[in-house]
Amino acid sequence: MRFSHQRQTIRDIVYKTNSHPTADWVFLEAKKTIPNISLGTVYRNLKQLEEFGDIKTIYDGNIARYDWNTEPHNHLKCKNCGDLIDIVLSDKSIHPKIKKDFKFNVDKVEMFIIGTCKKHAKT
Amino acid sequence: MRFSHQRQTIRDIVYKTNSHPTADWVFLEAKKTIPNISLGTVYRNLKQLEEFGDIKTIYDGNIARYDWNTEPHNHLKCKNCGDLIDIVLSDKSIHPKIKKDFKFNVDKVEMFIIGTCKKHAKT
DNA sequence: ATAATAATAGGAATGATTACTATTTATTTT
DNA sequence: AAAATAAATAGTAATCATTCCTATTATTAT
Repeated sequence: MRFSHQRQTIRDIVYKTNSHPTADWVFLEAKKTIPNISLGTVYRNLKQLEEFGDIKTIYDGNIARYDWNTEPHNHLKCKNCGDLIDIVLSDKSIHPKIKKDFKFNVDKVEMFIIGTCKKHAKT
Repeated sequence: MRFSHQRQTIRDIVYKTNSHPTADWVFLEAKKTIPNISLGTVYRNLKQLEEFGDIKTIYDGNIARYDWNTEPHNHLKCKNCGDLIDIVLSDKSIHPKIKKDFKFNVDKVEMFIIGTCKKHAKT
């Protein structure tokens, strides 16, 4: 994989935010630096960065979001504002049970905890 | 919501399988009974059935799947065959911790446990 | 500096889903 | 039972996210 300004810019954008941005948001940000960058380039590079292990893809409903944090972690999702909040739940105690009950080898757990964040709590 | 053969057929199809079908699969099945049913009708009714609380939507990557099982449960997903296996993990012990640490009220937990099912285990 | 080729811009194509509209059908009223 | 009503449908167009295609451009090795 050889250097390109576009890829560098895209990587920097993802690494500078905690907002788990969509491809389209990254595209709009990248345009500020590279006005004629194309959306295809953004998608291609996000995919390459993921394959390279540099970023992670999160499927939020039926839209892809990207995350610089490649460490195992999960997300709290507010049903009001849609914000994703990082949370680390490193409980692996269910893995042996799943292996025993289902003969299923666990690689990773993708979890969305849906609810209401503090900005939108009624009480 | 008044009766329609189409909705009844669509509901029956979802209720007769454990395969967490996609809208397209439901459409193909429904055609066997109602040859000129339209895909729009399938989508509209799946959405209505969900709003009515009769079925549940599961977002598997960026494709929607439908499930007759509306009880809280989660899924093991085999990275080889893509099959979804139902699993009930009713551990609510993290809820108070999330509330305390993040002031976040948990409604539900959507979890995909990714790995290898017994059909595809190497060992 | 040149050659080789990976990466790009721009646009077309795809796949899932939703929206639109004239017509059909289930229910209500007479 | 026939007419009135409004919800639901079929068929198709539109939308949205994403991927694919291709001529051109930019990076890197020689």
